Amino acid sequence: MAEKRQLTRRGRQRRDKLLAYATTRFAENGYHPTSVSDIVDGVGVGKGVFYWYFDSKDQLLEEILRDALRDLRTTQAAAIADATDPLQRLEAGIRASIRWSAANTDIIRLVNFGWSEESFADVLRRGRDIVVTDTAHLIEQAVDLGQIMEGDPVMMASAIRAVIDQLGQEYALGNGDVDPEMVETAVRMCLRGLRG
Amino acid sequence: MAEKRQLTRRGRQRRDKLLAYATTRFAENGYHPTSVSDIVDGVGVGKGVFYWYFDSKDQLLEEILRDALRDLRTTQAAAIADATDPLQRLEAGIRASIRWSAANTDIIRLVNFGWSEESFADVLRRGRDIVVTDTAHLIEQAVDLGQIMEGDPVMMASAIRAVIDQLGQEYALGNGDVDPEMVETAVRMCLRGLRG
DNA sequence: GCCGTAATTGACCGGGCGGTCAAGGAATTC
DNA sequence: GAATTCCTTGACCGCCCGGTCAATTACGGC
Repeated sequence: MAEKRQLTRRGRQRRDKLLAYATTRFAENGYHPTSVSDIVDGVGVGKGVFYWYFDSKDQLLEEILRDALRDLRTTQAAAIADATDPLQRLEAGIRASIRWSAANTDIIRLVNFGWSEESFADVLRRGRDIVVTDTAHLIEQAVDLGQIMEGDPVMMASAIRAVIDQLGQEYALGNGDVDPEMVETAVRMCLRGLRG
Repeated sequence: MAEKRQLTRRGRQRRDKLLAYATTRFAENGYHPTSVSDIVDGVGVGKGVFYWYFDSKDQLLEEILRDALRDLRTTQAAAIADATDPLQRLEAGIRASIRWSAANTDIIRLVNFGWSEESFADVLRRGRDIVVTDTAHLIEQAVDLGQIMEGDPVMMASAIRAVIDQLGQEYALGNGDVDPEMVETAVRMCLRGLRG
């Protein structure tokens, strides 16, 4: 198993390079149409290298998805750290998520694909629930302070996720670029939706 | 080429059966993991039958997607035929689209997959633009009557599409079933968004 | 009942896929 | 400089996939 390998710095770099290249290829070309040979050729290494770092092609995609979740949550955490007021933290988190989506359209396309096969969909369901729970906790704090109306925090968080998701689709699948005004509209929709 | 074939009634039934079975299999199991052999075995016919009715596996999926668009538009057209008031027609169309989404979660999953490969994404982009244009025309009529605020009709139509799409995702990808109240919220969001 | 065409069969094919592995080269450690 | 561990190579494997086709059968019109 490639899991418990003790990697050197050089090893970690190779691994990251494979991860990064695979992400863009999968996003541009599709997961199945992109072969493991395509990936190792693109990075300029032998095929064995791939299986030194990863157990299988499937495991690679699962790892890409899990890494992306970690990256998103890290970004969110950093963005809300400055503020102390729950409502401000909520807005900062929303804006950070939108920025992250704009910068990671590759991932968004991979996520869309992932929902089409059960093994990946499992990973995505879990990830989605985690992100929603994060948001729901912020909402609860705001409710405790009377800043927003009472209601199911998970449902509210789901709605916020839906708005951000749709903006992400616009970034990833839209024809041209996205009107910045749209971001403001989305943020407003999220925050207004919480008040009533 | 299977395109110009003169089909008997029996032929059309077979074709429809293949189309229907492939749709559910693709949705459940994924497009690539489902082989042509899986499909013909499932329907209980020889492999040659498949290539009598379709040029290729890819063409089959493209046809499924195009048929789905046609079906959606037919449903919408039927739903708005009753009303004459543009705003009422708009609402009827939205509700019909939502109902259609709830009844066609298989298609929604296939659409998600389709965006991940360029050849299918082309078909989807075109379909999306058509649906948005349909809606934009309705909006224009409502604007002319002063029923809703001025603004880019295409942008407004895109927003409506986004709301409906997100509800569709909920139907197709959600864990449990969808709170009917969510439908009302979605409809309200669409119509309110048009007023200001 | 005959004939033309629609429909069906399933063995077969070439190729590309994910994945393996024996062998060998680089670092690192002592 | 020997030993150990990390890393790399690329030919190779078996499988199964999408797609073909010559032969055969069912159907409809007359």
